[in-house]
Amino acid sequence: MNPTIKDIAREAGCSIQTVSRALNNKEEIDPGTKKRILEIAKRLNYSPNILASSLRLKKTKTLGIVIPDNRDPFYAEILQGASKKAREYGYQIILSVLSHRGCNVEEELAALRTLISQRVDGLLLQPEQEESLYIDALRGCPIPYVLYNRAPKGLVCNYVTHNHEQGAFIACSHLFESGKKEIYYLIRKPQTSSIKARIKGCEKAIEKYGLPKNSIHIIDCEDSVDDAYQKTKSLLDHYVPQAFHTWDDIMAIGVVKAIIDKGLRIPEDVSLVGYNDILIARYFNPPLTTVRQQLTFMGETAVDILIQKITDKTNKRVEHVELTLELVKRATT
Amino acid sequence: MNPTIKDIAREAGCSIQTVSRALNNKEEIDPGTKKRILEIAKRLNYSPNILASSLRLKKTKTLGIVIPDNRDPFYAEILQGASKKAREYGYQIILSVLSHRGCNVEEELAALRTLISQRVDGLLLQPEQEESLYIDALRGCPIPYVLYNRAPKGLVCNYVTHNHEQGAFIACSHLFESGKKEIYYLIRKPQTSSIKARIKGCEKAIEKYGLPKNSIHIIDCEDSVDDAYQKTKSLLDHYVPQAFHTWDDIMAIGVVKAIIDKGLRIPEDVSLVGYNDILIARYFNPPLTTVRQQLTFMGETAVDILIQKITDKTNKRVEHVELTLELVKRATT
DNA sequence: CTGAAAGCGCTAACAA
DNA sequence: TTGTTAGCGCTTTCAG
Repeated sequence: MNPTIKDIAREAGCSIQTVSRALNNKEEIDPGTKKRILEIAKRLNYSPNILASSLRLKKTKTLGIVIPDNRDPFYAEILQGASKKAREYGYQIILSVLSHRGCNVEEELAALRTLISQRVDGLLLQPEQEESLYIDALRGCPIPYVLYNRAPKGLVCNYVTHNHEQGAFIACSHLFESGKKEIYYLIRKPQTSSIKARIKGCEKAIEKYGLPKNSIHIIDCEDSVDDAYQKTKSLLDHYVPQAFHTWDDIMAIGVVKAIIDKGLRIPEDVSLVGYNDILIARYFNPPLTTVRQQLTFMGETAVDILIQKITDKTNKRVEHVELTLELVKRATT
Repeated sequence: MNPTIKDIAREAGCSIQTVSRALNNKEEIDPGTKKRILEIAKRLNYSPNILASSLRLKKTKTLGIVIPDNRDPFYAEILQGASKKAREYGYQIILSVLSHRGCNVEEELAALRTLISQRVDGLLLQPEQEESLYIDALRGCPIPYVLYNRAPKGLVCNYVTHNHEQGAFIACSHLFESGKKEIYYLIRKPQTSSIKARIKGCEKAIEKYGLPKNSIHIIDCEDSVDDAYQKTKSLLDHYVPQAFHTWDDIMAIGVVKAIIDKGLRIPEDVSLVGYNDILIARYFNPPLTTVRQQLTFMGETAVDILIQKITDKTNKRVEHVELTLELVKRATT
């Protein structure tokens, strides 16, 4: 069994309190006894039981984060940023990976409840379900939390996002500016606020360039390279559009493959704008023109805000950070 | 403040023990009181304090996992598999992301110590440092652990790996069989056991095909797409080899870009075999010929073994699982 | 500078 | 079926 401060105390012939003081670098202790105690602790291979101290201290130095899928570079990069930052602050990460994108509310609520039961000091979340059941749970959430990527309407809370409307707007504008008259946009049917915002951005671009309403065709597509590939392939079988835009770079990669398989050239025959600028986007062949989101930085920023909320409970101000977007022009347009 | 079972007990006019029984679905309780208690718990928005029960039960239903980099799809996929499996078993994941590949021993030891202090029930590790200091720590590790991807020599423990020697062997053999006489192999200088094993596999292939010792040229390269790109670029400036092989697919992507930038064709001018078969390998352009490792499955298997060790403490047998590899021939050879 | 006592929230063992 | 007691390992008063 793991030794406890009690064991050390017995060994050192002092009280557990003295041991606690030595272990925690408190001032009020004789340097000699402190040294002796630390030596004993080392010899016994003592490992402090954080559970016990957390219970007592009512804080765990732990952050909970929920993501839907770590195989998607989008979330993997966010998690990377969050973990690094957490470590800098001396916090541990408890990770909850959902079964899939847009999973059912029950699963998401369960993940939230478990994290709260673990008494994490703060939460990093992106609501998969923006319906009231989950949002209500958030309203009653007893610990600080920061939302990343999306901000559901009607929930006053801290969040760090990119402007999805603007992102889709600059993507479409870029295509329209280079003379394209139509865009096929691979995206899931509007459910989340972020998807709706993107669609709105498209509409604004249409308006700005004075094009007909149906210049952008939505193709309902899952967030996966496979589905993007299949959907594009089917489309190309009977029609070759001037340009594609996709929800993310992963889907863009599927689109590229379908285009190339068809023997078409990019961007000569078809143009394409992706989204996110994931790490491989610039190394892809052809290098992807895409809208850059600051993914790792989003994770870092979310943790910054969260730690601030945790350490300064008095500050009730709500933090909204909107990170900047930019179009990165490469070889697919 | 969060309500406790004491609060519920007061409200329900019973003892905390009865509350505990109701909350934990114990048999010995009157259905009526149980129902009443659960209603009160719900009304008070009660959330059980897992810290307290963990302290008492001496188990946390928590697994610690250490990875060097979540932006690398290799680790991201392993983590995905591990998280999913952990959730199936009802375990939470505490994640520790190191500052970088092959980080210093102190940092790695610190991550280990913290996880042990958190009293995780088990650990999933891949030793970055295979030197004695860290290995010694593992020897004295008071909780079950499973190593993934690498198995340091001289440490008797559970692990799940692929056969690196065989992997490099089949990659090189494939290239030699298709008539290549030389391979430029981008890989870090031999440090870890896995790197050494790969090199050995190369040598065996050389032997098998009766080629000169220097048929494989090692190019010292970091595990990054950037460095692979730079190193290949420099090489191509004065020499175009017949074939490349890389430590992983990420590096292969860098190599492809350098080759294409140079105006060379794959595989007509240069062949290439990657390693891992990460998700985008098949969608890359050209689709990568690569050695498939079962990454997600490796994470899942590691958790399977770990849970088994945790639940059946009597079983002292050491588990070694070696997952199967296969060459996936696509368009770069 | 050091020690004794109380208690964080929970569950197991025993008693009623 | 329910309640009482003890204790998991630690830190925070409060005394000495």
